[in-house]
Amino acid sequence: MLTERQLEIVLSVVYEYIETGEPSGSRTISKKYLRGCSPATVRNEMADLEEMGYLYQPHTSAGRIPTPKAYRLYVDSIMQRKRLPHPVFRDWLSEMRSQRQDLETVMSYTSHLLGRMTSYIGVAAIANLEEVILQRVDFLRLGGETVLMVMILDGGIIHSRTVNISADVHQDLLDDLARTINSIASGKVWGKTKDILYTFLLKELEKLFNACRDAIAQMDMILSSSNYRLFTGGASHILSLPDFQDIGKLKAILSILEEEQVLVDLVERCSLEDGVRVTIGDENNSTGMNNCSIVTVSKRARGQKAVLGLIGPMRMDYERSISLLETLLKGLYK
Amino acid sequence: MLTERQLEIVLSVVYEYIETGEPSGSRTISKKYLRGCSPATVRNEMADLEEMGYLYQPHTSAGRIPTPKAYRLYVDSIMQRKRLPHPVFRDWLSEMRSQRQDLETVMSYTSHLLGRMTSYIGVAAIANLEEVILQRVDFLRLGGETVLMVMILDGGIIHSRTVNISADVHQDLLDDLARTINSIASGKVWGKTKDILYTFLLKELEKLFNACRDAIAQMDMILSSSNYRLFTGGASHILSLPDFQDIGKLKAILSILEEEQVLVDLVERCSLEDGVRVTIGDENNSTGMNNCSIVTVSKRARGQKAVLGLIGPMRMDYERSISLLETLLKGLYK
DNA sequence: ATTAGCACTCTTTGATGTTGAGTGCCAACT
DNA sequence: AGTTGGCACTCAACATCAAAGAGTGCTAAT
Repeated sequence: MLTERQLEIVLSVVYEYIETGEPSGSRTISKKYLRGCSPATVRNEMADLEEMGYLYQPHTSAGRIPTPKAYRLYVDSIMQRKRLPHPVFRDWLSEMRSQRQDLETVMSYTSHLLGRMTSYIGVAAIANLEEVILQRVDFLRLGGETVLMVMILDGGIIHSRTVNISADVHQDLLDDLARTINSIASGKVWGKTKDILYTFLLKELEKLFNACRDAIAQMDMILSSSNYRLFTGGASHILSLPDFQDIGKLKAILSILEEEQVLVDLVERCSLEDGVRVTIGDENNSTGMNNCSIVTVSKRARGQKAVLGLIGPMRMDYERSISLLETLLKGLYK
Repeated sequence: MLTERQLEIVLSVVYEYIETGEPSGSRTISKKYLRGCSPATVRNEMADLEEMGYLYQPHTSAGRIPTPKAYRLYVDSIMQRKRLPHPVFRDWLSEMRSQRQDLETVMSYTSHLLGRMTSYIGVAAIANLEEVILQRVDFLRLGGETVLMVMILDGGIIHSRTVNISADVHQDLLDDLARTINSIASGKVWGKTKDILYTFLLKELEKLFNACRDAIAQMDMILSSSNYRLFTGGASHILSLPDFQDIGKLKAILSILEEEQVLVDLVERCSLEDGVRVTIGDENNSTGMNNCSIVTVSKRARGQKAVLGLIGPMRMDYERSISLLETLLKGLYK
């Protein structure tokens, strides 16, 4: 559909725009990327490319900037190339990992690191998959009919929630319950164990079971849904980017960052399968993110899904971002 | 030091500036607040007040705006007045509290609510005091010499941390350790129990103790230091304020929000004793917050210190902010 | 001590002209 | 047919300038 030369021009415009942030004219493209063609030739091609929806002219006497369609072309071409791992952080990360910090610390740090290194917004998320393994559960009577339930999953994810149960149960009974559940389900895949657990509890602990039905249902709810732990970092850095000088856009993005659920949905949609995924502009149909791109890498392992991502302007440096994300994710699992 | 009339003028300028955000001239003040005086009189007084450091003129032909010194005067005068509780949210809060959500959810929600209601940045923090009560501790072998330690404090605060111990200990031994610690220290004030615990463990569990010395030292560190849980919410709303249209200021504030430790220090300094505290402009000597004020209310109870706060522009609506904070804090403890 | 009057200052706003980058198109060239 | 040089045209960006308006400081009168 596109001639070789047209492709080259589109990619050059994208590359130039990512570098400089300025629209580029036919003269520049001709001089820097296509020595064989005169500016006039490039001009003609550019007019065609604009018609085809790859380039866009902010105003009559300006150069061309890429449309999302052009970015898509560019990103796809990058993805075919072989990528080198990002050199800097291998040592650093393996050290961090060897210190065996707890998961939350690592995730939080990683998101900040991502933000700081790129000036985009770093995202680090982790979710348990269907095969989640329960390590341990504890119930703690807070008073009245309220119980604090703390679940520790394989890999160190901690979920806590208060639940209301239908009777004022003594702490000793709760300890009994926890001990039973732990002995049956600890270290096992929840999905395969829970039915056994249910029937066992029904038989053995009838008196307890009624009161604690809610508690167990809540456990199941948390363990069975893909429950995300999500961290973002580096939001303050995007203010340095020329792309986000407009307060309006800024506000849209920051308010999304504050609504954790929206962000989780966004990240989830972007990481349906393992590997790199780039979502450009309004490909993520989320209001307020029209001018943003999202790059994610994700990986399933050990019953968890880990996602690292970057949210940046459409003209973000995709190549560097992808390589950085891949390196960090690999580092996390070394 | 200030005459009655001078005081009135200063307060009027502050009030007017909080309302409108515009410098106010002698004419306005005379017409709206001091019908008895002509603009010329007000002008003369204003010149004096500027010399005394209460007012400031952005440029020759502009009205006056308040200096931090004037805000201080204003806030002090407010604090003497009796304050009405903020009417709206009493029902709402008691309902939330009656649902017995876990602490983190409540704090996070509160900070967002504060932000949303005021368009400033809401802060909610909680710390354990010296008399912190340990409810329960669990140790979980993650592999190698790494152990995840989960502490649940009175009131539902959860602290987790991975610790390295000096030997590869079996999970059964860790369970033993936890059971022993729980039976001795659970439900008791940590400061009073820990010595008993130490000597007991030294005697009874010699073989374990060496390996777990680090773990217990870590417990002590977390429980003995005033360890803050801190939430902020509503940062995106401040972009609507005319005061923060300047990207530079914005960046300073957002980067402080991202550095949790800086923020904790800031909040801690502001809440040394119970009750309302207002810190205006550079009274908090923190770079980047020169143009901001911080209002906090804090309260000690049940071995915890709870702090609610608002970070806003110097011309924030102190009266409304204080009343809102007081109402919410009271609501949390109802 | 207070006030009216007035000249003065300084920002804000809008109009106007100039510059320069970049285009679109046409005619000439290969 | 594809490519190229030339040229008129467009439009944002910038600077300059004038007018308007808000508010002051000072002085002289009350």
